[in-house]
Amino acid sequence: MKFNPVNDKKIYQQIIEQIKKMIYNGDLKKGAKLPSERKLTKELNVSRSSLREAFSALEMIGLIECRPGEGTFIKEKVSDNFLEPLSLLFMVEEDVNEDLIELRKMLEVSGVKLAASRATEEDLQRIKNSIRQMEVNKGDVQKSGIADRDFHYAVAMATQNTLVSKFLNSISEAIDIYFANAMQRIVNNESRNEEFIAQHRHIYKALVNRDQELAETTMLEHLTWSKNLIINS
Amino acid sequence: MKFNPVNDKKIYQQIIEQIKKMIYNGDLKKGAKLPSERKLTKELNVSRSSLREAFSALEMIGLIECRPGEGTFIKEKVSDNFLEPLSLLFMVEEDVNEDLIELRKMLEVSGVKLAASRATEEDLQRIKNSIRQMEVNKGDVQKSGIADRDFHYAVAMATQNTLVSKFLNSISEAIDIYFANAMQRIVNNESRNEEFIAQHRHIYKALVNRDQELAETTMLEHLTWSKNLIINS
DNA sequence: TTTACTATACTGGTCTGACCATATGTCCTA
DNA sequence: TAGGACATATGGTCAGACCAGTATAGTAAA
Repeated sequence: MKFNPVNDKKIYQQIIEQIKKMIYNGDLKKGAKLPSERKLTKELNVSRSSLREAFSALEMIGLIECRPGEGTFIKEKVSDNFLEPLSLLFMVEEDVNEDLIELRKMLEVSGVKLAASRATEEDLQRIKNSIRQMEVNKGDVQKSGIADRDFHYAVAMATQNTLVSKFLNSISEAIDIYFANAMQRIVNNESRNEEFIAQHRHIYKALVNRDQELAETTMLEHLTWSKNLIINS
Repeated sequence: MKFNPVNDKKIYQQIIEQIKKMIYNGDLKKGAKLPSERKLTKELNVSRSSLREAFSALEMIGLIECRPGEGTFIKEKVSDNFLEPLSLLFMVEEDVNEDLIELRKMLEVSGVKLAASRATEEDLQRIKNSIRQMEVNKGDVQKSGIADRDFHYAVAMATQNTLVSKFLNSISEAIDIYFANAMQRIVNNESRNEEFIAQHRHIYKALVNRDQELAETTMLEHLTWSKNLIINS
């Protein structure tokens, strides 16, 4: 006897499957306009509610864009924060912390090598500015945090790989959320704060000199140092 | 005169914001049961449709789980394919291809170093088996593809970092989808197929010997070789 | 008292039909 | 021809209904 698998998926998931296939087949390309909701409900033989559940899910992950009065479109450009939903997951996942830090280290250490070979003058300027902000705002948790984020953001951009920088940024964001207290411990201790800034300077110098090896080791040192501060808190 | 920013966000997005905050504040932990939809609609003063749009989006990214007759829960374990929605994005994004390959290279090269130091006997066995499958199925595109995927999957697992392996797998999946033809070009040429298998053997040998440096270089060679095959197609 | 069953309330899944605000296109007028 | 008024189409939101399951409390049987 042979049973056919029962299709127990929710309707909105089935709709997503179909849209997926259409994208895969090339029927839906970037910027394409989808049929109106009312038309689609007839074609798919589903209610508008179910269709809208599918659309809201697809909009959340940044695949489509629903514009009132106009229609629904496949997004022209994937938004910068397309990984933002993931940070939600990191927030509930408690045991993932060390894994998260390790993942960041892997990406950022190899990322900084790319940055060393590809960074533009503009990138370097932005990195330099972020370090300046750290120096000016010694002791200020808030502003030091922002400066640090700027630094790593700029380095990520300097890889000239938008995908890498997006991944990296959303990972960093998740880490920042989780370990907001780490920055406190850095900034509240003067010598620690000095060391913190010095490490960023070293990385910057390596980038300016296009020294991939040095960039790698200095970044590795920095992240290892940071990790210890985070973990032992 | 001062204007307050108009809250133009869609209701389902506002609901997600609220749930986000509750998670951030620790009010919602893993496995927690959310209030029933009917209760929440009253508390949030929204319609059930809007609430369900929010829920379907959250379910899509794997944050919650809606079980008919029971209720809605924060997922206990983040599912293995929590990055699957991302592959959708990769599919529409055409210029991302090279970036994607580079990202994979970064992650997998540093990943294989971890694997070299952490792989269990079981991991090594699985890797060995996948290579055996490549040898047995020379010329078979389908099965060779599966074996290759198994190999890289097993290496990713061997990092003992679930987050890294999940990221890696979803990236590999996206690449496989995009470059299905690459495997064809490898398998259809006998000497290329031999080379392909030999590279995997080298990586395996490095892993068995716990040689991180060698694992890194062999993996780098393998991925660079593969990339050239993909790009020049 | 314990077990087994049943009725009931409750849950998420789905559908229908309505109304709104906005965007677009049309046609008529000045 | 330019401008304005109107009709139409779109997504956003809501209310209410029904269904198929699950959970639970209450009852009957052991």
